[in-house]
Amino acid sequence: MENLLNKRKCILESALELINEQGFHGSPISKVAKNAGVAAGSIYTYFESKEELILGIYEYVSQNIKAYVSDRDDETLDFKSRFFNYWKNYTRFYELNPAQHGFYDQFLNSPFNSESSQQFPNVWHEWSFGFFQSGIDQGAIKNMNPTILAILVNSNINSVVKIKNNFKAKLARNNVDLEEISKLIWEGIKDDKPKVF
Amino acid sequence: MENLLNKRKCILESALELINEQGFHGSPISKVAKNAGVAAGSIYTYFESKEELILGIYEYVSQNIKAYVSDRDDETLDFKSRFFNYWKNYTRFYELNPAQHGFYDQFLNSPFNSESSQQFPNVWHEWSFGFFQSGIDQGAIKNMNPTILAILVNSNINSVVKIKNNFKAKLARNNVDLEEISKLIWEGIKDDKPKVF
Amino acid sequence: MENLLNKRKCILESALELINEQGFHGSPISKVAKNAGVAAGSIYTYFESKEELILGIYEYVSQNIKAYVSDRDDETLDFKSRFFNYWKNYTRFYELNPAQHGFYDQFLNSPFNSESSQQFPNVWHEWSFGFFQSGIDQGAIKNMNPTILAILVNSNINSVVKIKNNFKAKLARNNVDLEEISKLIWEGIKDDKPKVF
Amino acid sequence: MENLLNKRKCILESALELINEQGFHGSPISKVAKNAGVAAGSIYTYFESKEELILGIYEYVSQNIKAYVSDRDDETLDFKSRFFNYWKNYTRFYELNPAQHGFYDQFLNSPFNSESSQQFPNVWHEWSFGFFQSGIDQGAIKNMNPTILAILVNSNINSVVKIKNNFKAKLARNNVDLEEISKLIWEGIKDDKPKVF
DNA sequence: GATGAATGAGTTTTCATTCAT
DNA sequence: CATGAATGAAAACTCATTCAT
Repeated sequence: MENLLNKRKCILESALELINEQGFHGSPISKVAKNAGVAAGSIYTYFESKEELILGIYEYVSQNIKAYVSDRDDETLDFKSRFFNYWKNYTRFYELNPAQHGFYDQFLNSPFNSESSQQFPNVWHEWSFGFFQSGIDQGAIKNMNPTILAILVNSNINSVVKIKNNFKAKLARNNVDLEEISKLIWEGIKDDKPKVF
Repeated sequence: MENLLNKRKCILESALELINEQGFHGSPISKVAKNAGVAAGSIYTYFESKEELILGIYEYVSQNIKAYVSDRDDETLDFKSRFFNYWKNYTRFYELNPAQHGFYDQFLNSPFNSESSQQFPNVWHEWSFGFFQSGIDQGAIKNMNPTILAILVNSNINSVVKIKNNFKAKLARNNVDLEEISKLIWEGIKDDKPKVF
Repeated sequence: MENLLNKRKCILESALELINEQGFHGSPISKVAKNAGVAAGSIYTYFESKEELILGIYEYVSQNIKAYVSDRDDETLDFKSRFFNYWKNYTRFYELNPAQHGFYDQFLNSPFNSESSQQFPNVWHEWSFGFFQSGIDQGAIKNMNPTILAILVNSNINSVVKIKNNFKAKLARNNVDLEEISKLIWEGIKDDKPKVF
Repeated sequence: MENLLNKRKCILESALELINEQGFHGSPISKVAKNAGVAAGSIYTYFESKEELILGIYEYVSQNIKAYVSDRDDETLDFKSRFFNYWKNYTRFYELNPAQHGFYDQFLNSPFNSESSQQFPNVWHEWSFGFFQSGIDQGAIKNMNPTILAILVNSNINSVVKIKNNFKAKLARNNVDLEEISKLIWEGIKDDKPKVF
């Protein structure tokens, strides 16, 4: 039982790594198998097809992001603090797991996404939407569509991490500026309206 | 001469359309050729390989964006106005040319990008960097790395257009909120420091 | 002992059913196993290989046909009556056991037949040959090769049942005609020559 | 133009030969290609899939049988003579083209048949049905369903040729008996009823 | 004996690229 | 230059068979 779960995870990780480095094109089942240390046919014990494998990785990454960020969310704090924690932790997850970041980015803009995958609920998306909904409910942020809010915030986090990676050594000064992005976004979404009693 | 250019462009447009709809996977040379109304072999008169074709499309799209946005830039205006024009026109280009938007998005996150393509200068990137550099030079925006500025602004524009497309009919109110994003970003990057003489 | 025989028979029946419906191609060991409610590996306890399994089904079906027809043969009757009983009972067996009919038909024209299987004695063929031999010995039918006689009679029975199945509802009149076939064949093979004492 | 037709035919003949000898299982595309002297991929220029190839062979064989038998049919003769010509020529075709005979037999009892192929009109079946219909129309044979008649006659011809092939050397006497089969069938199907004026 | 995950050779099919016409 | 048939390497996937548990 343990072994089976491990082997499935082993294949997921192996494919994740390969796709991050080589793209979907450059990651045939044969390479994924070799990388995972199993026979090519064995992949089909755990995944019905290559597409199912890729959707499986998407689900796996989504769960990991959700676990990382939600575990570190403290609902007892005020929403502003929770927002900056969200930003910091999501950023950190990507920095600690560059392969998952790379995969996620490719996936979201690939034809694998938007076909079938969007029909299934995504734990991370749902958690993220709920997070922003609670901000709205508490009157901490403007009454916007939480889905839109989540997409905008998440795509900015994504961009920031990409920039950090590409410019890592070049400009120490940048990080300072990049940290500012979160504050900027916060200023944009926070609810300024005076509460009426 | 005219015909050759036309045929090359015809192949580019045909491939562009197909890749937007079907992705890189679903766009074999044979389909591109059929869609363009030429023989498969003829594509190799204009492009050395499929990879060259894809890089060619990237260059083509980059030129189109650059032409659209730079043609509508009025350097005599103050930078704030130019910034909002930039935002409006880049957004409009994507809305008018969804296939080019779709291709660009896929390309940027694919292994085609970041390998060889980033070595070559990209007219749009260069123009965009220069645009923000001039804002810095004029003291209108903060003294940040203009490359980073451009990436952040452009990825937000990209997100906003995607959201508009996906939520088109659903929420009339959203567009209002989405228009706010540009103001928000502007607030974040404009230079507030008092000028000292 | 009982269980072993039951399990072997269960696999045979399961494979029989599947091959009738899906053909040899569409009947991998894994499906046969699932259909029989055993593990794939267990099939190799009872059969050395897939080919042995198929030859085993052939033997099984042959025994069933032989048992059905021979049990209902009454050697005390005159040969003409026995012939029409043979025809009726073989026909009825196929009608009662369509999967066995379907398998048999496929098998006889497949490469599984004619390779190795024809070397082994087949109880049904032998009984059928003996049946016609006894007709010859009694002077009831012409002095032909009984093997040929058996093949001709059996292939006509096969055709008649197939036609019945395919045209079942369409033409009530046909059955009458089809019953005539047996009389026709009998007229052709009965020995008309006057017996000389 | 000529070459293309030739190559298609060459692939058909090559596959026909192989399937006759090795069955559908033992005839992978790679072998068919090697046998035909073309690359494996080239098969897919002429046939969409292996199934299409097999259906193509079926159509090819059907056309050949129809051409051979119909070319030798003389409609000016009385129907009895035409019937014996039909029998003789169909028999001869199978004897001259054993690979086509072998393929046809396998095909008819395979899952390839009865799925899709039966929906398409088959030139040979149609000609054969029409042949027996004309015998009925002329009052030469009983008023039966011509489809059933054709199936019965054709399956007897098939059996006879198979027997001839298998017992070729063994019994010279048999052929005499086998020739009798056609007479026997004729006796069974001819219309004995006195014509009433 | 029973199990079913693991294997890997073998199968069908695709597709970028070439080249004779 | 244009064509599109031909190529064959490589891809996804299947499945009979084995073997550790």
